[in-house]
Amino acid sequence: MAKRCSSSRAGTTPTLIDVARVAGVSPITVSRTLGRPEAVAPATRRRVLEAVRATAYVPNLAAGSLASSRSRLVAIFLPTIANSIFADTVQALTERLAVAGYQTLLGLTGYSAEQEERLLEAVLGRRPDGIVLTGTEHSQVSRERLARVGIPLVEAWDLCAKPLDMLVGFSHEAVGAAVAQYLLGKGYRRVSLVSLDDPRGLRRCNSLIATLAGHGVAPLATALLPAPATLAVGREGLARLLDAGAAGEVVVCSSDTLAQGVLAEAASRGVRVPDDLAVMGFGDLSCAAHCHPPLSTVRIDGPRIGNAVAEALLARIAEPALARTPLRLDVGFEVVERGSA
Amino acid sequence: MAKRCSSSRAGTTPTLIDVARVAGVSPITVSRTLGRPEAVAPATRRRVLEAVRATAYVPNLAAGSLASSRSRLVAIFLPTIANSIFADTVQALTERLAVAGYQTLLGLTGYSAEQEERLLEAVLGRRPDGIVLTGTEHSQVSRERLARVGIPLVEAWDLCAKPLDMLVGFSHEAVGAAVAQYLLGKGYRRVSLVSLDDPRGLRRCNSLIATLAGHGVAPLATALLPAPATLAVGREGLARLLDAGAAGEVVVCSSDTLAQGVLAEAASRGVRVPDDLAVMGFGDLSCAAHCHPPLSTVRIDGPRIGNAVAEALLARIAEPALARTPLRLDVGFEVVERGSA
DNA sequence: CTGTTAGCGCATTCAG
DNA sequence: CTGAATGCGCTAACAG
Repeated sequence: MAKRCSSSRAGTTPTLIDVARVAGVSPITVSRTLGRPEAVAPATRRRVLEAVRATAYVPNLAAGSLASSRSRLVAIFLPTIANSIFADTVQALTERLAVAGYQTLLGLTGYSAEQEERLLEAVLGRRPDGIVLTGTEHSQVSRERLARVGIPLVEAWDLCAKPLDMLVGFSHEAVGAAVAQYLLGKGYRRVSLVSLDDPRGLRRCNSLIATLAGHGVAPLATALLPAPATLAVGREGLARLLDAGAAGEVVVCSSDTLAQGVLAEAASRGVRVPDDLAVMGFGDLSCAAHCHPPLSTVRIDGPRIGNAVAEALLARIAEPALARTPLRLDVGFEVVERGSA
Repeated sequence: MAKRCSSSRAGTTPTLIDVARVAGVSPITVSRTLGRPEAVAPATRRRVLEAVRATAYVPNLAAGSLASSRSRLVAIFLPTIANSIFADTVQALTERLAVAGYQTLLGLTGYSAEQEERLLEAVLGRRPDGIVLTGTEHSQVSRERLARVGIPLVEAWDLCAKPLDMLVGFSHEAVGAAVAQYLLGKGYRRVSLVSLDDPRGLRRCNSLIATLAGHGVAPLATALLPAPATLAVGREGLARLLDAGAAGEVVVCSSDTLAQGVLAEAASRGVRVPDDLAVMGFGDLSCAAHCHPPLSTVRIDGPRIGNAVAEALLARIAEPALARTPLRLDVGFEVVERGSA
């Protein structure tokens, strides 16, 4: 145990007590000055703040957490940050949380529920005030743990019938169906797919296939590739389809990054887009819009998801009673036509 | 203050005391079983672990931090996670740290030293066991704070003469110079630049220009654009150069993402790469290698940086005496020729 | 190998 | 508006 040392000796990080001594007040007054300044007389406040500066005091949040049972920590679990469609969401989310005084614990799960389970156990030790998960697929152990601890929780980037708590996302089935309708409406009948083998990508894929099937159309082929999404993977995907003579009229990609790879492969083979082959992406606008040729895509508003998640979490943290009116927000998506599909 | 409730009542998260009671041992034995199992008799250990399972006990790390002055937290500051050249580094770093039992506090600074300063103040409240900063430019306040607290620190992705503590990166001046030499060696004399206005990008840029100048070559033009790097920004950069008739024979980009944008803009204008215009990137291999045409680039080994940072931090945390032999690791870079420049 | 004692630094009561 | 007392849940040091 660190030796007690409130005597302002050099080499020790100062505590509330040191500041109180310098300011000539009691420790609790320092605490209040920092936490609820309006509850302290202006004159006192000045003296305390001066002492804080003089001692270079930085509150120990571990002690604060322990005493108050509030950690001011939010855990965010993501599959990956590489080439990430989640980047905008995380950016918006962390920014909003930072403004509200919350810090962000990052967990990278690599699309693996077991990994998520391990990370969750570790993270729960911090008693985060909120948790954000990507998607709705979690191990049974994780689900039980989360239910038991009752920490405000948002599952993001997906929709499902029985969320663990709050939910902010969109239906991947609806995306698949919308893409199918879109393609059918354009008169395409010879369709192929390039998809990552991640859970949500697969669901978009399957929904697309099912919807096409409802119209008597079967995809020519599907190239399924391991996450994460990279240009190389997209190229490989189209290469497989072309080599099998199964690319058809339009290739649907499970992410814009894959689509970029597909464009590169097409260009390198002299396949013209969209004349010889149309391409569709999925993701954020800025990527698809600025490819050449610009990609048609399904546009997801990442920052909006991030902000919605932050607001939901902050509201529930401030007012736990809101648990009785569970949030289930469908942020939707938008099929954006851009001449390449 | 939360009411004391060690009587294993439902609705309360169990504590060490609850587990101890169930296992019929003292609290400290539970603590030891979890922290240093080898220091506990096998039979005792079994009983304790069984009690841990039975109670679904999860140690409160805030309490642990407070008692032991070790938070098992590492703070990582990044400019951004969007389109990020840092993704591989962060991935490798967090994975290695997670294995060692450390969790990751994420801070997004947006290339701003003031933002970094604010985040640093907040993060220091957690008393992290280690801090990773991107780059070597920090506010004076931040430098002083960091020096005072003495937390093991790594500045990554850059090199400088007087690091705050440990340093893992490469010289951006060397990159600029190497690119200049490379271009001169290929016989290029009419060079233009597309760069982000971030500190390290600018230094690569300036070094490139200075080195060219040493050979009597002045760049035709430089398109300087605001961070973060996106396809759109790269397109805009080349558009400006072409509109000014100043693209020359080769365009050097401060990141692969920008380079991709440049390729897109070139393609959309019918400018052939590399015949009409050569393009160079900067970043990780997988992006540049799989563009079409494949880009020549300066390759940085992101995962290697991440691993080196993790090892440095863990070594110093385990053995603070190592502070006397400060680490300064130049991971270098590699100019990769791929026919497009 | 196990237990006892004594805080870590702070915030939550409740008084004044 | 300010202060005193108390304990959050855990671990470091010793002792046995």
